[in-house]
Amino acid sequence: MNRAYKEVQQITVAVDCLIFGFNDGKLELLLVHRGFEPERDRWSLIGGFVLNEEDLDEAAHRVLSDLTGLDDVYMEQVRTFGKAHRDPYERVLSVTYSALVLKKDYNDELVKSYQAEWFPIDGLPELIFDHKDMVDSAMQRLRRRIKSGPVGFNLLPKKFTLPQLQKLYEAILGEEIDKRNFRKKLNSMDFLVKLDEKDKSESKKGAYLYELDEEKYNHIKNFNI
Amino acid sequence: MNRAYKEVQQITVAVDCLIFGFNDGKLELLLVHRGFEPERDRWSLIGGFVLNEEDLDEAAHRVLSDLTGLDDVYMEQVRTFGKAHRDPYERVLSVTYSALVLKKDYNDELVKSYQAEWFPIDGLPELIFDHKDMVDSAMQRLRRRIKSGPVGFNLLPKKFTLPQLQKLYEAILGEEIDKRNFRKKLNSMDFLVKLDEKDKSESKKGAYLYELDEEKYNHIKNFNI
DNA sequence: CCAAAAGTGTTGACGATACACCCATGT
DNA sequence: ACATGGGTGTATCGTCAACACTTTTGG
Repeated sequence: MNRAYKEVQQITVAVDCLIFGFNDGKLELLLVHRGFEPERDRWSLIGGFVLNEEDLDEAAHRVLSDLTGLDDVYMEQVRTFGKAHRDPYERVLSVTYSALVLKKDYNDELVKSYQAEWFPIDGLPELIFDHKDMVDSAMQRLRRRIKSGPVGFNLLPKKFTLPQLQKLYEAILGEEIDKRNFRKKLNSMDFLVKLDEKDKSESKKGAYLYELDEEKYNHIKNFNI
Repeated sequence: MNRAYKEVQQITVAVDCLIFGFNDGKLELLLVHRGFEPERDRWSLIGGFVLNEEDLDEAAHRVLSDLTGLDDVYMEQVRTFGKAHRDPYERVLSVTYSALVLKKDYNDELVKSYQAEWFPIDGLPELIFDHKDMVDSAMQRLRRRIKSGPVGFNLLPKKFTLPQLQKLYEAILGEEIDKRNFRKKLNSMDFLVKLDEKDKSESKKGAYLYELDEEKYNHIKNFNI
């Protein structure tokens, strides 16, 4: 390894954010509409370039905030796309980040004002470059993550109902889950606290609200749904 | 997103390769000794810079080949390290790749002639920059991968014995596995072909050699060890 | 009073683990 | 003949999946 740094080719580095939103039992993805060349009028992930003095993670948060107004989103790096000609205009390396949020926690108007828009995950428009591959790889990861680790909780509202939680899992996994088995498993892991409140927004009977026992939640050994 | 590409900061991009080697029941990692400044005389992962017209994956293979003489190694991307000051001399973004090889499949002399050296995974020297973090993250991934998917097979020699395979799993997982249960599970997945040959290099009795049934191997649904 | 969603237990099947002895061979 | 590693089966336990009815309440 010859560290003649200055003689080495430098590359433009971007971050692309995959913001999955959950709302009304459906999983959606946040995209931005390109009102400029190149690739005008097509849809793309939320992306931008990494600045000089910026950590990669910071760049992802800044880009997301700049393009959608969303702050304080918990994101994880997914993978890096680096084919030499993935962007036909100029070489750009892209590191992808993924997050899952509850749409209703965020201001829909704000998002709209940034020309960003939610699309159902199974009805995405055509995307630029290799962004579809990015979606696929992030979805794959999300499915794995949510099954085998406490994820999908960093993103829940403080209080939530079990039917809501179950629908979230169903939307991500793309399959139905048995109510009783689902509850049984959650109960056995013992990190949910049942509250005395009910949420009646989604049914007449109303569903009990739960919250996390943070302490227990952070020390789960065998999470598995 | 303003695509004024040329005005955007460009960044030096490196790949760092984590080559895990299995030999004699032990897991080792291949490192190179730095005979030059900066950080002379310290050890580092096998790394190099990504060239202009080179896919990221290609770069990883080239760097590995250039620094160790190893070719045709199956590598997978792990994650990208992008703190602004992870390399104190200049900003370098690093994408890590990981592989698992059988040491004896490769020419040890050749590797040595490149000033590369194998170290036991639990006796690594101090590494430069954030390379220790890279090792940790790659080990974590390796453990996950080997449990829940047919990995550790892309890297096996054509023919191998079950005791060898078991020791590989034990070395990676860091725990002992019951012989009978291990064999039972492999058998149930039905992708191993028992040969009529024995390998006597590791015992007097000799152990039967096996090979993969490629067809079945590529269509395993529930791999789980 | 009825529609719509919430809540609640049991059983059977399967997979995971624990466990001990004989076999083949080179020295 | 003995030391060394290779090979084999069974019993038990825990985990996962399948399955149906009662409760609450707004309209």
